[in-house]
Amino acid sequence: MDLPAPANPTPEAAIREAQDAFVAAWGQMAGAWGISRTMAEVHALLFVTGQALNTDEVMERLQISRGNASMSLRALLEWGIVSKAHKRGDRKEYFQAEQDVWAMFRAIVRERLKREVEPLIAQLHEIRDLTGVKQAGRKDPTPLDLAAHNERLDELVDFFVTVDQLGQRFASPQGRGLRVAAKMLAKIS
Amino acid sequence: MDLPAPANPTPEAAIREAQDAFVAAWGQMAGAWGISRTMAEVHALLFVTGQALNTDEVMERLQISRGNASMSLRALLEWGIVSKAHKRGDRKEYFQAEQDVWAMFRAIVRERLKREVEPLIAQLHEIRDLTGVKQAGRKDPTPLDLAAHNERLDELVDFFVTVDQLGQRFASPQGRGLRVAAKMLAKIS
DNA sequence: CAACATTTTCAGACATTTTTGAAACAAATG
DNA sequence: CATTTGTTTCAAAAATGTCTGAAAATGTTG
Repeated sequence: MDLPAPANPTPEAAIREAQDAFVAAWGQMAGAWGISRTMAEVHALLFVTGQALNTDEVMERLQISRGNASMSLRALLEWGIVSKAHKRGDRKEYFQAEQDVWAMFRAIVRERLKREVEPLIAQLHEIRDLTGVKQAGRKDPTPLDLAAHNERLDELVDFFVTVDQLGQRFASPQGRGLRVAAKMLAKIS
Repeated sequence: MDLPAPANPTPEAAIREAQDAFVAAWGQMAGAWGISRTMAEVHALLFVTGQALNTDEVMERLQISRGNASMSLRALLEWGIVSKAHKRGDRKEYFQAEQDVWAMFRAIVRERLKREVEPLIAQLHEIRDLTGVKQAGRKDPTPLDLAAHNERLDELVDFFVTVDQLGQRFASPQGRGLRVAAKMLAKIS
């Protein structure tokens, strides 16, 4: 009979094992960040294989339904971290993940700002306006409670506006230099 | 009969309305970031009122059960963005939210790094080791697939290590200056 | 345009997470 | 130390989120 599981596995087997482990780890992390596990796993698979895969290959490898695979892939396209590819002589659509890690996270930051931070800023502005707009000179003195409430909200808005501006800078196509900047900031002093 | 809802509401009513709106908005955002809605709402309430509230006041105002309030408050304590307070002559425990927005987000960053990013880095290192450790000189040439796989993982690890370092710098107590730095970075050029 | 191949959609099944409520526990009081 | 007051725990219920599978829509080929 064949000897199973050699102590020194073939490189192919080792890669496969590492890929599976990565898919699992990436999927686990998803929950903590408000992303569905499968979507993260599909992304992990495309990223870690570095290849363009079609829907059936994804279904097969991750053991998920066609519907799930289709939805996840389309969502990843919308996030801009996976793109379509075509192989000549094959009618299927193929999908490949952005391979540049920094570009990938720039895309994620861009989307999250657009989907979550900016709508939040808009809401905060509305809420802020419920208790009077900012004014320089006023005649009747603002009650203390109201002043404190407004100050809290103003600070919060200010914070998110700053985050949004910083994020946009980082996420912009010119943001490339920020990779270097980030590494320097992370290291110095 | 009394006339309801005057066109120009009292400041108190306006504040209350704004507080409720803020609690709702903050709670909504929670889902997208992997935090439970109630926990975010409790935090929102403590933050936006600026007061120290006890469990019963939180239950009453948010219409949630005692168990839920207790668990949410304890979780917020663990995140370090809410602290206990005591009022003399009252046996109840009171809770108050960190009021400095930047300090609050530093605490959040610190916790997320510790809970999610650092364990992920550790896992990635393990996965990376499945396909051989980094070595300067080797005799047998690495297969192309293997080399590509290893490079992908190395880049990913590198990214998260950088994020971790940057985050720690931002989150540290000395990180105060970063508020200014962030605002400058967000504005310039 | 008929026949086939592929992708998308979506209602229900399923799974996970969150919340409740009551009992157990702990701490302070008289 | 019995009682009152306050907090935590946890099993079960409710709510929410995810996945499946098959039908509908879309796209392709001869």
